[in-house]
Amino acid sequence: MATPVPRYRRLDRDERQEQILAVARRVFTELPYADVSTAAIARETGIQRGLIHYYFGTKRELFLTVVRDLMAQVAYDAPPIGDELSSDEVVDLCVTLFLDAAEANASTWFAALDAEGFGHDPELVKIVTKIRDATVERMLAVLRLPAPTGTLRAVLRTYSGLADSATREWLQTKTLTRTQVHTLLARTLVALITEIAPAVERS
Amino acid sequence: MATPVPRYRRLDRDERQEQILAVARRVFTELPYADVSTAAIARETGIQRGLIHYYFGTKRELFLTVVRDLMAQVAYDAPPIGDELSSDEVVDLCVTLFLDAAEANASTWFAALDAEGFGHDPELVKIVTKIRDATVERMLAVLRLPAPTGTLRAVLRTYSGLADSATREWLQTKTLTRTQVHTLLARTLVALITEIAPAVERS
DNA sequence: ATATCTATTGACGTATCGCCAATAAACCGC
DNA sequence: GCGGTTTATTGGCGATACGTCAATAGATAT
Repeated sequence: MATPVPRYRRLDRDERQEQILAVARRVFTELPYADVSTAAIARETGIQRGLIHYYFGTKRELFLTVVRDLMAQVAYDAPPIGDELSSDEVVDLCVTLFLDAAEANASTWFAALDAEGFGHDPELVKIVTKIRDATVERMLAVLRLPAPTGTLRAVLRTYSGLADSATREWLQTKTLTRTQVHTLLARTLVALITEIAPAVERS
Repeated sequence: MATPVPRYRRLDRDERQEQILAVARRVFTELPYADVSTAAIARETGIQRGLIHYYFGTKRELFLTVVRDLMAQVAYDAPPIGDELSSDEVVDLCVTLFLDAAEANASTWFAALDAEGFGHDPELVKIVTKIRDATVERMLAVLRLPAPTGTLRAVLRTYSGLADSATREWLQTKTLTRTQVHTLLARTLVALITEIAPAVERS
């Protein structure tokens, strides 16, 4: 008797999940959420559509998992906190690390920010906010400010908005060079911390 | 013979279109794009779904029409260019007008920015970019700068990003007051124009 | 009244998502 | 090796939403 040919390979959870996630990561960064069908992901993975729901529940949860993973990776590429540096050097380092991270993960970062219903989906907002806060905290740690207040944190979060749009000018519309964006972000950060944030605090 | 009761009122194009747009404006600002069905819009307007496609083609085109209209309205609420003001006063005025506009049209503005596939949809990007550029041009006009370069324009566009996220901190997460946001935006704008933009220019 | 125009309906085809019962691949005890 | 158990995987069903189009019927002019 010939050994019956298996109709499909049976993998264990982790392996299959990672396989699906690999495809999803790529596809979700290439196309907007609505233009990605679970059928397409299944096809490219070489499985049936139902399996995606078996592992991830809904399409949206799959997407959120992708975003979470990518964000975690961004956070993982954490800057080594340099010691014995002048204040300006620290700021420069900060900006350099940020721009490196942005360049490396641009497509995914923008994919998350551009995701459908961004401001409406609490879960998505939570994820991005978490990363933003983590970035802010790291900046605070590096900058060694005496007593960071809630207001300062808020101001630095708005700085993230500036950084995002500056990154877009650099990587998407290409109207600014990396050097220019660096200058912009570094100088603005200094101005924010030394002068503007205190002024906001007093308002 | 009794006069036959009309099964529907027949309106002319403009009237019906405006009627549909009125409903769409409201619904699209309340829910994310994907959660709005043309069926719901039709129901609330009191018409059949097909009519929406008859007038606007697709759901996305309807949405774009809504965004375009709202953006045009924002541009229409243009600040009267105040004359004979000190530089600081002009900046203050600028920020005040911006915050007024933001407060009035916050939900719609965010609806556009949070729209599905923002960075992927060229048409949507075009609309928002157009408004941003218009805002920048108006700032330039008000500020009466000698020779605005492309770089300066790019820097001011990134400032729009800062303004957006600052507005979110004020209106959405409520971690900053209007006064604080005002201080933040005014001071940053001054710093950008007088110091940072020239430095970026030299980079 | 009758004819013409076009706003409006209503139904059809297609795509996609979420769910779930049936299936079968792999593993375990014997 | 062999039957039993586990659970990864399939495949199909139902619901919902969008886009299209021929048929219908208000309104207006002749």
